[in-house]
Amino acid sequence: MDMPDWVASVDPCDADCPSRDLLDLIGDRWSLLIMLVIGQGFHRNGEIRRRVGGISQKMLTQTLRALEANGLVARHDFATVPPHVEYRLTPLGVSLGHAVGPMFQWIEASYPAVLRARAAYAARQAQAA
Amino acid sequence: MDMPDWVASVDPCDADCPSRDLLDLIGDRWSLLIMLVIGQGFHRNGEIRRRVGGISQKMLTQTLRALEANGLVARHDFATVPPHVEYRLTPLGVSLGHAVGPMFQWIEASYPAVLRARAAYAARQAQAA
DNA sequence: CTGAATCCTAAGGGATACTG
DNA sequence: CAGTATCCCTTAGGATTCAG
Repeated sequence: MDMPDWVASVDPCDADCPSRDLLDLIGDRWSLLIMLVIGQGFHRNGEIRRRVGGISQKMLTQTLRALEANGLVARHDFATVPPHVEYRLTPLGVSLGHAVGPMFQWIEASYPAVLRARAAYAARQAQAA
Repeated sequence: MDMPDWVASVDPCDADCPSRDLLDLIGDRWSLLIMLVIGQGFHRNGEIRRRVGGISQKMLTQTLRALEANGLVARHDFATVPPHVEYRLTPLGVSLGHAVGPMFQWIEASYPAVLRARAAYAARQAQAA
């Protein structure tokens, strides 16, 4: 079926495979969206929260901490009052941004096909019933 | 920070954005791993379950159904007894495989850097305490 | 062999209120 | 403004059992 070469190098048998580890990090509901928004130029807590519709303050802080702990985002606390904190992508974070580009392009390009597949599947289910 | 172009086209404000929808689908713990294993040439329920370490039968079936419903995997039931069912990637699924290739390459290439960042973060935390 | 059904717990994650 | 802490409910998801 003409699969890409990279499939050979990943071993999902191994629960400690880097794929599992990092997929758990960036494959959650918020991480990539937050990195995206930071990459779009929104660097402050409130800005990010308003840009990422529906996220709670709790999840925002929690996810930012995880991204920071993994070296994808850098936190700059200006130690002023009132508080001023800025988040920036690290070079590592930017490199991830580039790596997931094709995936986002696929999403945009393939969304209609997915919707069609869903409709077809639903129709098949209805017919079977 | 030299972000890729695609960041401009995604709007996380919108909870109905295709990114949210499809990230929920492929951004879970199992979907990509299962597609990967199928792409590696393991097509049957039992094969896949053994290759994807730690997955339960329930999650395997559930995830395969979701992938099928979204047109990424095709299910072929040979209607024999004992049952023989094969899962294959659809062309759409293969195209997704190519789209996530760079991400997997990034994971492999950047894992050491992430581990270093984690250690540095932990050290900083310890010092602060 | 494939996989549906049930049960049950552990984690995800929202709402709210409070602090520096 | 940024962030913590608490409460509480919902979901994810594993273990197990049953069926075709």
